[in-house]
Formats: sequence, structure tokens, C-alpha cells
Amino acid sequence: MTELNSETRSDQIAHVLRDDILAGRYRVGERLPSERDLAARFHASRGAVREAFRRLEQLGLATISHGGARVLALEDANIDIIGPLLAIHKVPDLDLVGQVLDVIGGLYRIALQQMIERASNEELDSARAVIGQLADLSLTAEQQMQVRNEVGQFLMEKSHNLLLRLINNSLRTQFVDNDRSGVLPQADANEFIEPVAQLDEAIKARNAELADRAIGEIAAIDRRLILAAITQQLQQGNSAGAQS
Amino acid sequence: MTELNSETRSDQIAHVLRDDILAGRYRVGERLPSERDLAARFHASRGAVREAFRRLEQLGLATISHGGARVLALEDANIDIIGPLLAIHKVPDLDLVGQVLDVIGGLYRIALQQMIERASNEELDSARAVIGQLADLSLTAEQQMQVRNEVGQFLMEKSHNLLLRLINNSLRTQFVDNDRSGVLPQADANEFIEPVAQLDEAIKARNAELADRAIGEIAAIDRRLILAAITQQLQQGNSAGAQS
DNA sequence: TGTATAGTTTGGTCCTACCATAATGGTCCT
DNA sequence: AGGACCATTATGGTAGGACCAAACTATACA
Repeated sequence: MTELNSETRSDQIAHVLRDDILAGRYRVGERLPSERDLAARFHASRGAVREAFRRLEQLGLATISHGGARVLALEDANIDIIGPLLAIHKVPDLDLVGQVLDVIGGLYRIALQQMIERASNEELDSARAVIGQLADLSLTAEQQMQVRNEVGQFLMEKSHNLLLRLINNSLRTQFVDNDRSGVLPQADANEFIEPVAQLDEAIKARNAELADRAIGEIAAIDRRLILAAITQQLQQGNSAGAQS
Repeated sequence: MTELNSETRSDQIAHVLRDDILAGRYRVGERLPSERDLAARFHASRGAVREAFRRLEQLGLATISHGGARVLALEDANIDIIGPLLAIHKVPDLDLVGQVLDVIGGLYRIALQQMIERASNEELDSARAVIGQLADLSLTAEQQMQVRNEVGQFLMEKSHNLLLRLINNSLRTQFVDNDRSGVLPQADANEFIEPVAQLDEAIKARNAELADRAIGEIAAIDRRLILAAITQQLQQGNSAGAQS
């Protein structure tokens, strides 16, 4: 295990319950065990269970009311369940990752539009500098990954859009938590050279449409790389699983 | 007041603390009062305060650890604070609403792309039917508002993208909660006729680019209407405030 | 068969006590 | 006078028990 010393009792309970729900061990609308039962099962006090319940409630996984705690549909949950949902399987679910990448790509497009519309010339210049790193051929795979994260982070900040930043933060932290799975796409930086150049020019000219096209292409490449890396890991997992 | 009978003690505490933080009554990094102090202040038990803390923690507004509870930066918070943030002032903050609408518009664009890419022909047909209502000239303002919500909801569902739906749900519920402010934009349905027709045709032909343009235009109109309605309310509020 | 009702379960709240850790303040040494 | 060390204190984390009110369940009655 990673670290369980710093994890609070109510944290543990909340996590177990969360994963149970996400894994579908409770049907939607079904009642969770009572606080007293759970307290007994986890060898904890009712207070700890209640605190865990509050978090589940905030996560949108369950409603707690007088009759009991009822499980909600996954579609009614909070964004913060995406991370745990991806972490349930050893290798993330390919479909879900694809969906998330689609959304992230779209968010970057929005951010870029906002930035081009609102940011100062100085900010645009620094943005171009950061983005330029994407086409740096001398970086390792890890560094490339980091650069891409930085670029995304930078775009979000310079979009001056609070909601955008909030969404991005949620997603980013969840992926960082999940990165331990070792999914490290090996990018061929050459692929990025052309769209990055286009993007640079578009930002320089504050050409929103061109920028949109360029960032879309970059996101598409990124998406392809990540999905390929996961697919590869899936196959490795399958072959390893076949041995046992 | 609306309803405070069904509101739990820990709910009240959480809400007060949340609003205090959002209103900036605590500086970032500052320590919140201790659980015992807050319990005394709210005439509640420590348990209730702790449950409130768990929710603040889940909202990303504060970190609770052994030294004490510390306030986090707004940018590190959860999406679910957008609603409360808008509700703090009698009339929502114009900038923030604009930002939110920008993002929602972008999300609709993503959803539409996904839908065109993935949905079945039947789903597309039903989507066209729903979208067609946007240009219905015989609807009242309330009905129009409802139709627009339905369209958004429909797009999100048919995008078959879980993350997109989660984000949309969060935002939607927060706005529904906030709709009591009575911001009802009066749309001139005539404006929608042309882009809606374009969108219809684009969906029929599965033309992603054309659809993107059309939905963008619709979102822009919607945005303009809502902001205008809020601006008007702001002015009313100012003139009313000048009397007192 | 449907309904009213009593009993049981369950969440909501409070209280008290104890522990472990972080924050604080004082003391001692250099 | 300044800094390192240590005891004290404040604070969160947890446990257990008690009581109430609302919700659920099963029973008895009409």
C-alpha cells in the first residue's frame, strides 16, 4: 500500500464506501447499511461514519436523509468521482479516458479563445514561449508530459475564467493522483512541430479561428498518444494475466 | 425565507462558513476558528461542526488537519462553489455569469461534436425535433427558457460522455437553485430561427463544422440575452437602492 | 382489502472523555 | 542577544453513550 498512516479513519470509510458504490456493489436507489452497522463493520464510531457520509453526499454519490442513505446514479455525481472511477481498474478504462480527453481538449479550446480575446500582449507573448516548448525535440518523455501539463495550466490561467480553472483543477489533480499507473505516452515531438507553429502564429495575430484549429490538432495528437499508451498497457496486462 | 426547517444543523454551519469564505471574510491560508469555538458560536456540538468541515473540505474551500482548518484559494475549490458564489449578491456578478456562459457554450459545442460523431440516426432525429422547438414563436418567455434547458440537457445526454454530463449537471443544478433571482431573459425567438435552421441541416448531414458554427451562434445569442437581463436587473437594483 | 396505528429502525444532535499531533511559549545554553 | 531545545497548551481525531424526531415496518382493526 502507499500510505495509510496519514489517512483518517473517516477518510478510509469514505473511500471504501465510494469505491463500493463506483464498483456497482450497490444498486442505484438502494439503501446503504445504517450508520450503526457501518460503524460496527469498520470498528469505528458513528461519528466517523457520519463524516464519511457527508463526503459521499458532497460527492453526489448518495443522499442521506432520515430514512437512510440512498445511492444516487453515477450521472448525478460530482466531477471528483472521475479520478476514483479511473483508478478502480489497474489500467484505466479506455472509453472513459477517451471521453475525458475529449472534454479536456474542448476546455483547452475554450481557454484559448478566452485568452486570445482577453489576455494582454505580454501574456500572449509568454504563452507563445510556453507553447513553443511543445515542439522541443530534446526533451524526455517525462519532460514532454510535464510541458504539456504546463501549457494546459498556463492556458487555463490566462483565460481569466474562474469556472474554467476550477474544472481544470479538478481534472488535473485527479489525473496527477492517477498518474502512478505509469501511463506515459511516448510522444514524437516532430508531430507537434507544425500545429505548434500554426498555433504560435495564430496567437501572435490573435486569430481565434486559426488558433482553434491548431489547438484542436494538438489535442487530437495528445489524445491519440495517450490512448495508444493505455492500449499498450492493457495488452501487457492481458498477457500477464493470461500467465496466472 | 424559502425553507429552513429541513436544513440540518451541520448544513447551516457549513453554509455560513462557506459563505463567509466566499465573501472573503477569511484570508487565504488563514486559520478558521477551532471546532470548539465554532461549536460554541453556533450553539452546536463539535460533531456538527466537524461534519460541516468535511463538506468544506470536499468543496475545496479549506484543508482540515491537525494544526487547524486553513482556508484555500478560490481557484483551488470545487465547481460546486459557483452557485453559492453567484448567490452571494442579490444580483449575480455580471463578469462571473459571463464566464460561466462562455464555458457552458463551449461545453455545448463539445457535446454537439460528440453527438454528431457517436449518436445513432434515431437519436439525431429526436435531437433535431428538440432543437427545432428553439425557433417556436408561440412560446412564452418561461417556456422558451425551459426549452433551452431541455435542449442543453438533451445534447449532453446524447453526447454519451460521462464527464460532460457530470459537469453539466453540476452547473445546471447550481443555476436552477439560483434561478429564484428571477433572471428571465426575454428572447425574441426570431433571432433563433436562422441558426436553428442551420443547426438542423448540419445535424441532418452530420456536418460537424457547420454544426459547431451554428451552436456557437445560438450560444452567443443566449449569452447576450441573459447578460442583458442581468444588467437590467442591476440597474433596477441600483435605482431602488438609491431611494433608500 | 385497505387503512390506521404502534413499535422499531435510522438519521440528527449533543455530551464527555481520551489520544496524538501541531502550535506555542518559555527556558537554557552558547 | 540569539538560537536551539523542551514542556505546555490548543487543536483535530476518535470513541462511546444518550436522547429525540422522522421514517419505515408490521400489526391489528374496520
